[in-house]
Amino acid sequence: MDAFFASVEQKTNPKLRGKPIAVIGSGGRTVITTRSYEARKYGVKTGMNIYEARKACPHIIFVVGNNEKYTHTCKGLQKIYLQFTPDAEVYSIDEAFLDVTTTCHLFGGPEAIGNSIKAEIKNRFGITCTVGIAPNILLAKLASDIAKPDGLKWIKPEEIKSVLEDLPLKELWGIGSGLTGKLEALGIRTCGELGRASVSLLRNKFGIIGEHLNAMGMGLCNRPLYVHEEDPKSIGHSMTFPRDLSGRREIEAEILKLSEMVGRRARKYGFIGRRVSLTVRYPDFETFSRQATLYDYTNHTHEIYTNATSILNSIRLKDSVRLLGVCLSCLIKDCNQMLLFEDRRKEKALLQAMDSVNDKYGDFNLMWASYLKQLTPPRVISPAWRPSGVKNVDVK
DNA sequence: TCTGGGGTCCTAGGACCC
DNA sequence: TCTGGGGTCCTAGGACCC
Repeated sequence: MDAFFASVEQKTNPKLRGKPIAVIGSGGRTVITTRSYEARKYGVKTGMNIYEARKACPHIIFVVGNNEKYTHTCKGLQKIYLQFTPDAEVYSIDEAFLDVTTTCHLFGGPEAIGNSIKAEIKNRFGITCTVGIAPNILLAKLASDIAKPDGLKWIKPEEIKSVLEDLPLKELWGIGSGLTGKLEALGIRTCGELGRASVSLLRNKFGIIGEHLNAMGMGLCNRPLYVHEEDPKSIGHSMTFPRDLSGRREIEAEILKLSEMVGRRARKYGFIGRRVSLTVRYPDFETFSRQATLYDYTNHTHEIYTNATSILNSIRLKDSVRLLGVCLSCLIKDCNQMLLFEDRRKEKALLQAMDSVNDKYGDFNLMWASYLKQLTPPRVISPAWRPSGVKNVDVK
């Protein structure tokens, strides 16, 4: 999709059309998640805070995001993709990869499919998208980046070389600012140069990634599509608070809240994990995380909380804290091993009862008493949201 | 005036084991 | 007189993505 959240807002509110707008989260410490093409002209970028954005574009209109609108649209888009191929990977809330190798002859070829999808999305949702067609997803993604907005570009095999020859490295999916800087230090500035670079030099500098980089420079990519949802490797939540936290009790209450969000999601989708991490960010933006590996797998709020706070106790905290994060990793499917222990069976029954009450009456309706006086944090949608499974992070 | 939140993958060093 | 080689697991940090 082109400027997805912003386009949806402009579609539903005609007063916003043709104007520079930016979709933000609620709360003062939010950032720009999407900006309209009108705002991009002024140099407004994703990740800017509202002061920077207003400096770049004084008449910009800020719109607090409406998560339900975007997730609803995303689910509708998925249905459109599936009309053209069963092999569709919904990569993020506004992006998908479609393998039409075996179905494109049914619809008049890949370009015809691209145009049909564009027309149907415009018709049903009133927003535009850009389609990139190529032999692999690295190049398809590049094609769509080149053709944005509201475009369609097909990179055919014989065109790959000329498209890549003078292309700056950072335009490639997978090469960010860090790698760009290191490659430039080696005298490599374009994809063409990367494709001709010495593999042994790259392997020496970058390890396994080195060979991969060389292949990318030649436009090669063999990543398959993940049509079925993969099991997650970690489940985590973090929060920047409306104001910095300073009291120990306040901090622990927020860790309990995050532990409950993590545990609840793990329980909902049947995962248990044996590593708990705590992330801390101070007001000066110094950020670090510490982890602890457990003896047993768990998804119990209280065990996650206990481990996170014992990590907290091992840190000499500075005066105040801007952000806290709790993450459960080393995940496996829960096959009810935990029922072997009588006390854990009771705990599990308690959590199940709490979860079903909260399913019915809303999150945090039934909660530990120590958690009662917490701040209400702003919620910003993550663009990494997916329409199904455990990655369908609660966005209510 | 101040900088979100959800992830994955890779590396390097150290502890420990046989 | 001078200390191998194979492995796993754990932790912290940094790259990348949307």
